[in-house]
Amino acid sequence: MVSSRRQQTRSKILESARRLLVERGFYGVGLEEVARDAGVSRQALYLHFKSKAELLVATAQYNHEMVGVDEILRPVSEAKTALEALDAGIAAYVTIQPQIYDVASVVYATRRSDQAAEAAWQDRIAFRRANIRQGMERLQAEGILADGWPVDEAADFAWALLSTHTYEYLVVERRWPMDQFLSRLQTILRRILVAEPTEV
Amino acid sequence: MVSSRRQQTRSKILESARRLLVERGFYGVGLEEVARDAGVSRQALYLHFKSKAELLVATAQYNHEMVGVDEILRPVSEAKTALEALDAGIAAYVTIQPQIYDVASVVYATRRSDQAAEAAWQDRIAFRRANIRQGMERLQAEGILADGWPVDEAADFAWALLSTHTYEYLVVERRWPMDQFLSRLQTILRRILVAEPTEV
DNA sequence: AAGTTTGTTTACATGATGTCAATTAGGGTA
DNA sequence: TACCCTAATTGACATCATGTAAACAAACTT
Repeated sequence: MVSSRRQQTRSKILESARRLLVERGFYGVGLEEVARDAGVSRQALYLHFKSKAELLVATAQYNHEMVGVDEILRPVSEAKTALEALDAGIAAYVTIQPQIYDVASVVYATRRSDQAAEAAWQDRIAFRRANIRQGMERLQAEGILADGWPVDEAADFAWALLSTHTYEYLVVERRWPMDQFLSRLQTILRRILVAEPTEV
Repeated sequence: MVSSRRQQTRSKILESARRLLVERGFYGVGLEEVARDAGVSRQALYLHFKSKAELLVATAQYNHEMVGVDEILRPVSEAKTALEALDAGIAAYVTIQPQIYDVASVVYATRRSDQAAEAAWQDRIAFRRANIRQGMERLQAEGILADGWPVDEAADFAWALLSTHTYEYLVVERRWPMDQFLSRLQTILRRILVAEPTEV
């Protein structure tokens, strides 16, 4: 197997980085400590990552892969109706968020002072918004997008609501149980963005 | 006037700190530069603030005072009905947010790696939530809080929606005009948290 | 067994925060 | 004016983290 040793070291570093960065934030932990935790020398980090910021970005990427975001999103594209897709999308969001929140929030906090982190963050939110916009387009295609909501505005709002920070505020800070968080989001988004069924 | 010279220096420092911290973030600017910008020596900063983090927190406090948050909130407490108070509260949020966003987001980004920043942030969100909770209590007192929303949950949701990050996502990132931002928030919160007028 | 990749060790340059001591400048008061 | 106290400056220093470099050792490949 080509360069398996290298890959192993890389993974060890990423695991340690994830743990420590999450615990104490980007500026709360030094590379010395990450290296010690991973059982390698500090200089070995530079054989794998150009800088501390690159390590953070790689950590986020690694975490993303471990979580299997694409898998979790599959039910959304397989949904039969726009409404099912909306609910599935919200469910996927609620599933993913707890697993990526820690690392994502470190990337977010670092983005103002670091270009690589900013780029990674923009990638992530663009990806999320594209998915959500698809959902809104589908609502419109089936004629059940609420009146007065252009697709783009609807996507913006849903995207702002289904954000890392909504999760932070309600679940992390206010301790909402996950099932409550899920059902509230589903009813709220339906009520705002889905047209009332026409009276017969 | 007692210690007017000291106060002047302090203000100069805070002005420079605000500008530079906002431009480049907490870790993007050094005290050397803040001092140079303020026209004082780096050591003078330590005569006024215990550490760089304390300087940041003081800057946020200073900004808060300059904006006059209490003034802006007055119409809320003077509103005649719960519904008026809700709209006034949202309007106040929309007025305040652009003026504090820059500094607030730096405090937010710094909180993970700094205790003082974390405390300042917690103060701010607790203050905001207390205000919003009052609004929800008032809705309930007038019997128009939507069914299925306990006061605390309603406050949580409104508080998460009326956050620094909603402003960031929709206005800063997605470029919503302020009037659109305001009216959307008002209709959304009414639709979710205010009971439908009973049919006669 | 030889050669290449990967990682270690040691050292160093740089830049930032934070502390100290000695000295100077400003403003108010006798 | 002379004096005093506070505020600010100057220069030096300790510490710590990032990032670079070169020489050497270990581990895989072929």
